[in-house]
Amino acid sequence: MAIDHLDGRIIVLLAEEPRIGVLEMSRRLGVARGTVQARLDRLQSNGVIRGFGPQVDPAALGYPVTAFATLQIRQGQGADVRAYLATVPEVLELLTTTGSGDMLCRLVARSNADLQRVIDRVVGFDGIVRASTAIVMENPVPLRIIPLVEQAARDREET
Amino acid sequence: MAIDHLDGRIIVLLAEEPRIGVLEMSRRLGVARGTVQARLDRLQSNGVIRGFGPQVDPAALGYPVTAFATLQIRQGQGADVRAYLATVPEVLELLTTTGSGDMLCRLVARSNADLQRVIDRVVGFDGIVRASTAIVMENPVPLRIIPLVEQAARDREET
DNA sequence: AATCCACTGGGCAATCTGTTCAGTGGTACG
DNA sequence: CGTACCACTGAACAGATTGCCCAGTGGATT
Repeated sequence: MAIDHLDGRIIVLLAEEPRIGVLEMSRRLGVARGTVQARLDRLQSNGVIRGFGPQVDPAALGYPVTAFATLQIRQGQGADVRAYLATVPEVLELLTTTGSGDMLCRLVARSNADLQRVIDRVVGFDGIVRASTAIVMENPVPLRIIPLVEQAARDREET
Repeated sequence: MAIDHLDGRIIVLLAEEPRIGVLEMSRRLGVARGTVQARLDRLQSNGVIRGFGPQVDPAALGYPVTAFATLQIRQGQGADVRAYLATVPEVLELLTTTGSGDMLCRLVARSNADLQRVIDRVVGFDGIVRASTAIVMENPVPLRIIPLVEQAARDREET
């Protein structure tokens, strides 16, 4: 569950140069190939590394507008709302949060005008009582994990 | 910028089996290896595929608690707040949204108790006027992109 | 009709992968 | 103190994949 410094370096290396192979990694890290391979296998079966899926940019796909919608769900309708929103391609993420039947929903759209269509489609569903939307303007810190990985590796070292 | 059906299938295939190689992909898709290679190069230089970084699970790293903090920033302090929050490892993402000096901040913590420490560290910064936090309980739709890719590919076909 | 472009199918050398093996050092435990 | 376990090293092997090049084909553009 906890990762050590070598694990951390493997993840960072992988993040910087995803195309890198196990052999090249072992060379850069100064350890045997088998070691890197074993660490990688362990990290993956641990669930620390979920996978290496392609990171697709919605903007490049023609969806440059991102928004967050806070939804208030009618009592007992949670499951229905979830199932429905899962079918909407523009819903990139859905989370339930503290608060009375609240959900947070990450959306994308082709334009500000198109966002209206998406929102209508989302909040038009029966079971959603109220919704408030905030459009994302800038993304000063894009979704990242490396600093946390380094922190986790550091914690392990200091034990 | 727009992707066609083959591009879509490449991305989906890559998402399902990230370890797959270009050769195996060409076999599955029934096209020449060179074609897949060319498409992949194009998708990457287009920016549609940003990369293949490892997807790390914060929970497996020992940070099972996720929260969103809505921050209200004092006029003119935006840049300072961004720079500061970028230095906090537990801040996984930071976005500026519509609303007077509002930011949305994705956080993780080791526990609910630890979340207090993280929040203090985040909102303790001068320049943040007010903050409200929502703890994530469930994640019915984890961050995804495939449905949107399929939608984009479909749009292209129907032209 | 000429040109451009994407795709095909083939071939090549160089490289990497998956796997196995024996040997070494550190550590936990009886 | 001895044994067992574990992680790491360094090496080897066949098989597969990669990056790269080429000529030929078919469709679309000009």
